Amino acid sequence: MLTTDRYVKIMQLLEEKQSIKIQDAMEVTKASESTIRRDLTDLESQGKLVRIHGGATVLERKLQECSVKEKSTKNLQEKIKIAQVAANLVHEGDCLFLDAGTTTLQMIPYLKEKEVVVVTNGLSHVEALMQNGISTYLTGGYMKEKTGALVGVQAVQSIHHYRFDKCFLGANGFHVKLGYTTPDPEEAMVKKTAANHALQTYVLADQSKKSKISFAKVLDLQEATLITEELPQDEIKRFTKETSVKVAEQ
Amino acid sequence: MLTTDRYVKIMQLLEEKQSIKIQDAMEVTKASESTIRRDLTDLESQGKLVRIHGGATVLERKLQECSVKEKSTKNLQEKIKIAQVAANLVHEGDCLFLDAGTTTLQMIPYLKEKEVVVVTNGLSHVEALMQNGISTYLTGGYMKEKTGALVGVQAVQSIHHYRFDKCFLGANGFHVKLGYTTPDPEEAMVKKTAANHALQTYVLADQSKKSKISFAKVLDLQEATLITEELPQDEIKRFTKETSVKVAEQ
DNA sequence: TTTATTTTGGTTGATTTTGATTGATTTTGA
DNA sequence: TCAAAATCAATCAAAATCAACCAAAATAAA
Repeated sequence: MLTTDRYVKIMQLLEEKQSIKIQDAMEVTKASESTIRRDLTDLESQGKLVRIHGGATVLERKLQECSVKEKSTKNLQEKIKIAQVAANLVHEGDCLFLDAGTTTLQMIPYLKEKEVVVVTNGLSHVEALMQNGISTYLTGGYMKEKTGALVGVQAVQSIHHYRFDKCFLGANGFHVKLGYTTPDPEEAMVKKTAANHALQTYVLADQSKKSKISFAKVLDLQEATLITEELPQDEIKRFTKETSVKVAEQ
Repeated sequence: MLTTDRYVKIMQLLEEKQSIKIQDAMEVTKASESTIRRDLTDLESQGKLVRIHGGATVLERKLQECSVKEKSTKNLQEKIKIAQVAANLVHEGDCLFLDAGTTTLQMIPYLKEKEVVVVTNGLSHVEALMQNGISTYLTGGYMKEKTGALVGVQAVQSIHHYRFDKCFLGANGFHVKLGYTTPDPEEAMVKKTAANHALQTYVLADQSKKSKISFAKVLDLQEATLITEELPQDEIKRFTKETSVKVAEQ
């Protein structure tokens, strides 16, 4: 069977069932597991579907389903630890910027008692903030469905109207030489703008993100503090040549 | 079963029953207790539900929304009719402003096929728009918890960056002499600004709002079209002296 | 035809997910 | 209050799935 015919069959099946297992695709196409695996990877890189463990799903499958799935489960405990450390830096009455992303999201329960004002570009953050009775402003902008983040010129523009005591950013990766990285240039712009309007900037990243780069936009943050889990002592030293590091205790 | 399929089933069950026990989710998904436990933890970290001892419940905000929903069921049918009429005015490729509020919210399902771009200041609108795969921009601003609307100078400011083909507003009341009214001055500012940036403005209001004023801020909309249900012919005549009226057929 | 190149399917060990079990914690009911 | 029952987080081994590799088959180029 022609490769493209397989693609068509897979996409038809996916459209019908919303999510498919590798086995389903094997039956329909009579191809081997390896081939289906490759096909799904290809189709994902074309932006036609999203790979998940065991198969694939359509891109926009209601809000119920979560595109942030894998990211959030694996390192949740680390994220929470880091978020606690970050939240402890917040003072009564501070005006904060909270970047969209799962790590900063974990900070919110710990901000409940602090009477802060929060500006965010994360959709799920708004809901969590309101649940905790926190005074909330939203940046404007284009709604990125996949991450639930507001981005674009409108988001950047709207941040210009604020000044923050502290700015908390999530990073997709951090690297001794390159600094912080994030895959989406639009989100990078928002992060950078927020950092520029804050007295102090913190970057939250768990160990899994160390030295991970892939197709990343480098975030040029001069005076940000990295908050992460325990790092080998020598690595901390190397990293702190350029920026300061806060370590979340185990 | 695929992880995401389990997530969907759990969320469906939860939406239906508002709160579920681990056992319920086990039956529906045929998965083990451990797996369900992990799923609930994941879904909570994504802000999709709240874990409680023994199971999970829907978010507090959703509960509130539901009670709001029940409140509004009284006029829901009217709202839907009006929303359909309004949605029919929308053309392929239009750029729309959708005001926060339950009536404009009902328009969204009918916009699905039209390839429009929507700007809104309503939080619940965003979710509905994304569910329907509609390209969405959010105004910035302060998040009013009670109504889920973005308001304030930031909201007004951000609207200045857009131009709309059509602007759809909800009104709290309309009156032959006074025109449209709305109780919150901040929301009124947003409405008025949006109208000023639109080629055509429509006000959606069901009969229950006729001549209702209370402590209302008058909305000075010169060239807006009122969309409402059937009105006595003479009232329409009087009303149309100053503005045009579209009547939703029974 | 023969020779490259691509595609395929099977195999490998690594990783992730799962379900069962543990002892700790919380809730229940007396 | 206490103790039994239920639920919990943490851990572990088995099962499922994964990416990476390689050789055979299919295709394209010479």
